Amino acid sequence: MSHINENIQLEFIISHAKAYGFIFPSSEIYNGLSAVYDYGQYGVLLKNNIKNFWWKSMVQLRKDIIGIDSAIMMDTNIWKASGHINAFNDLMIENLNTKSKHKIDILIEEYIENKIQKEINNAKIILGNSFNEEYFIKNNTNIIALNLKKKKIFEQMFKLLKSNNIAEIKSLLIELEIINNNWGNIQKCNLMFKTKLGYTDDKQIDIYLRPETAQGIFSNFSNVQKTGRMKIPFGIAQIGKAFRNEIIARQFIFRMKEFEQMEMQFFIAPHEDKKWFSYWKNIRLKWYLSLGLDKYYFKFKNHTKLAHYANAATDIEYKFPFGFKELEGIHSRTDFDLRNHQKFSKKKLQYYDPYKKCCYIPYVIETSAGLDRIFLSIFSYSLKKELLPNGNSRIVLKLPPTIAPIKAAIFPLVNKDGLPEIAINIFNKLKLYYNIIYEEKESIGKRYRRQDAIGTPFCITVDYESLSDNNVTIRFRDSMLSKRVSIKNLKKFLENHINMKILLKKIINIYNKN
RNA sequence: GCGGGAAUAGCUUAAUUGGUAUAGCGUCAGCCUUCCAAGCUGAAGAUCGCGGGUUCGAAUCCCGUUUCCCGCUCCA
Repeated sequence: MSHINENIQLEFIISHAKAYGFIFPSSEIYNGLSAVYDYGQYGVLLKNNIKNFWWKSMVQLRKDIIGIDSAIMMDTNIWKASGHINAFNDLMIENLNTKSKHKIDILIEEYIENKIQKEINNAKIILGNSFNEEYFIKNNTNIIALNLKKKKIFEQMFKLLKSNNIAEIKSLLIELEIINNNWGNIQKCNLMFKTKLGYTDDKQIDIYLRPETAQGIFSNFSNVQKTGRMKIPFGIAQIGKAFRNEIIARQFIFRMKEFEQMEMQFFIAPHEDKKWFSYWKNIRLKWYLSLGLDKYYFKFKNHTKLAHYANAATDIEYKFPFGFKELEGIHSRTDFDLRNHQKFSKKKLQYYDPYKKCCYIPYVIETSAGLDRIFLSIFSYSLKKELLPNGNSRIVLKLPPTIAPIKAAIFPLVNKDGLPEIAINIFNKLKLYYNIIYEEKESIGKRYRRQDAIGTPFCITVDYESLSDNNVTIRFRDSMLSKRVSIKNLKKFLENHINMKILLKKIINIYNKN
């Protein structure tokens, strides 16, 4: 057996996902909604299995992590505290030469950063080995002045924004030589989806659909810590939908406007962030590999430009058909979120540490995975075109058996002579434990191939010998070989091959070794 | 957002450069079938992405638009 093409194209993945009921474009009968997709009958099963595996790994197996499910709608102040709403976040401007669009606040940050970096580079050359960067940044008068200047610029901009003087902001940027006349007008855009709360017009207030699930965890920190009697270090996990008005959505379900995150915020003592950051980096990569995926398809990518909340960040990337792209982010968020929520809500979000005998705002290490992206990675990894010894080819979805949507299919070899009755009997017994299907239509070969295409790891066939010896044939999806097993041992056979506890045991091993 | 390409049945696709649409696979019903998309009979399924224009006549030409793919770009 050989692979016809190692690099399966995205278009083929999309058409297979549609043809076999995994993923459909949203609102397709109305021409489709851009960057929104629906999960079909097999897609939802696969997705739920991935979710389930994550939840059991992160919550069920760990006494130091508990799970919650917070609401999608939250008080707007949460997004002020988190930094998602700030006055300049939504302002964009286009460089007419390069046709690229830029966020105003980032342009200013970069402008100041570049100047600071120049000072640092100069000092390095002059001072040589005796140069201490941390000390220099804190005490150099030029750098202090630059930081002051930045503060002033933002203050000025804020004033202009308040008086709705957006055109003046552009003049200010030109004056500072951040941009020149070859830039377009400043435009407002919304990266968060807005909706209205209140059912009469006069009582309506704007709220946002959450752009990340994390804030539901931070805002519940105190409740969960106290009622769960959790001691630091501990984590809060959550799976849920998030919404972003992506400027450009591309690559199938990789970047969607409505997507699902699986994330865990791990609360730790201040300055233990380095240790826990590398711990979770390590654990999370091994979680992917435990599914049996080749490590050649994964890599870490360290962020050089950090988000406003992080002091260290790494992505776990997967080699998609369109290149290495982020699956999961591991971020060291410091106490940024809790500190800001304490400030905005005026509620204490501190933790009394009984061992250290002091109060502090915990630091946070975040692991934030994109469920749809993991789905796509596993789906594209598993989809193969194979050339068979007889010259034919087959399309087979070699999913890890434990997360396959259908675990086994039961067939009578022929549709007569009492064979269907035995097969239905087996089906009725096994369906209590696993998601399986019964099928009697078409030839046996066609039924095997249909199961190959949706990733069913085992097909169980009742034949004439079964009538006398009570054995059936189990046909393996990946090797296409078969094996005789007695009917009464089927449940045990499946348990040994497709029960999720096989994976969970691996995860326990990983936890014990780290 | 820019540039390039595409859109015909569930999937893959044909239509001699203007004459209301082809097939394979799949699906459904029946027959037949002793292990890898077998065979026979029959059936359903396409206002050719959508809107407009040119024309006696448009899947085909023109304009607009939507969606998708590729490359840039962007991405707390």
